[in-house]
Amino acid sequence: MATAPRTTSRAEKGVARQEQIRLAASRLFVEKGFDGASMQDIADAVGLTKPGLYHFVESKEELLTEIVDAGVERLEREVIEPARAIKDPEARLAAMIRLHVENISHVESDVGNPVTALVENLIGLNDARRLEMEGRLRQVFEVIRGALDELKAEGRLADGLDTTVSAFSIIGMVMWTNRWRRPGGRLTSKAVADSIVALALHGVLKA
Amino acid sequence: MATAPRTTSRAEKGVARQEQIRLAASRLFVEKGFDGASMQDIADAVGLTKPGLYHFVESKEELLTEIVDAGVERLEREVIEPARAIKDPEARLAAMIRLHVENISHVESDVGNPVTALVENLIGLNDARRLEMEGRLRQVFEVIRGALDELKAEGRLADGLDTTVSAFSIIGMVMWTNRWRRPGGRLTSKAVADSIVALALHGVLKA
DNA sequence: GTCTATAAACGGATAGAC
DNA sequence: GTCTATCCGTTTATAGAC
Repeated sequence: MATAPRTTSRAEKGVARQEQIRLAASRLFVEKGFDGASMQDIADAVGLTKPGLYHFVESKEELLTEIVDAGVERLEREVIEPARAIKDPEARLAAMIRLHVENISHVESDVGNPVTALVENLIGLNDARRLEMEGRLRQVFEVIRGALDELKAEGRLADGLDTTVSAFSIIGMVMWTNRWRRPGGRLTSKAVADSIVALALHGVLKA
Repeated sequence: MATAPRTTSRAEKGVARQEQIRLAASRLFVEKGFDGASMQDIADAVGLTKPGLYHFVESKEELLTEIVDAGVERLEREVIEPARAIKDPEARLAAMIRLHVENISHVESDVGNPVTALVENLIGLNDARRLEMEGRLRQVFEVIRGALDELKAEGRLADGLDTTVSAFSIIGMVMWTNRWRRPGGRLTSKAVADSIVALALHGVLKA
């Protein structure tokens, strides 16, 4: 219905500004905590006054909700759904790890991927929203443990492993990359993904 | 120099109260974030008024510092030093994982081990103190990567692994237990430690 | 869209009585 | 050792001008 804009429309400028605000806010929320970062901090970071900022965001909590929701949506679209589509459990597990590491690494900043950090730590959301996000995030665990259970049923799982513990451990390896990997270092996201896939698959598969 | 008290001394009662305050505060800091938890919240949790609480703690930041410092000290004493004393790199790595998981599990609450959660996320500390804690925490990484490097030099490391990535991955598996394991569930801390040791050692050692 | 000014509530912290 | 009362800075958020 909408006609294609010839140049940067008001709506597009608004959307770009929204993105700029969300990025700055997510970094500050990670650096200082949700309550430690003020709307004034965010306004300063994007060159607005506080009332100017309120022209673009409804409230602080709504701003956080939008950031987290977009992060979980991306995770579902770019990681969970593509991995789920793979039939072989070993290949599905490998893809899940690789896509997840690469999704985390796709924003390169001095605080890792700030959206991932917020998704991992849902302080600031109200109870209903936090529960909803936790439910959606649980899909990651279910895909991984599902793959491990299939491998076990086929007799391909190494001895002495609990599939629940192993699934959480794999998630831990992947999520922890956001704590230590920084852009410009020796290790590219691909190198990290390669090494984690090697460790995890060698660890869970029968020799 | 002090004479042994015959019964609960004022000083001992004060110490017990200090412990009660630190436990309540650490839980609240984890649940709501450092800035999200107010001194009023903490006072309510221990049955004091706000000025009553200030009789026992110097400031909010000092309270957090004491909690984190005690947590890192315990980690050094119960995990890092005992593991370091083991000569064989494979046994050292196994001990490091087992002791670390058990150290995390030694407080069983609805937020995992709150001290570990704070140590993992140093928001609220000033820059100097955060840097000091990060330096002390780095010992965990160094012990683990050191063991992996020794294994590699002896030709016992599996192919395709980077020792830095593997060391961080092992830390991630261990730290993540604090996010998912809860008391009263199917898995004891020993069962979790067993499964992680099995996965990690099978993963990093040449078949 | 962006500002100045300000409301209304809450935060950490302290004074001083008992 | 614990209280009532209070200080003062900061916070989220809004009113209303341009």
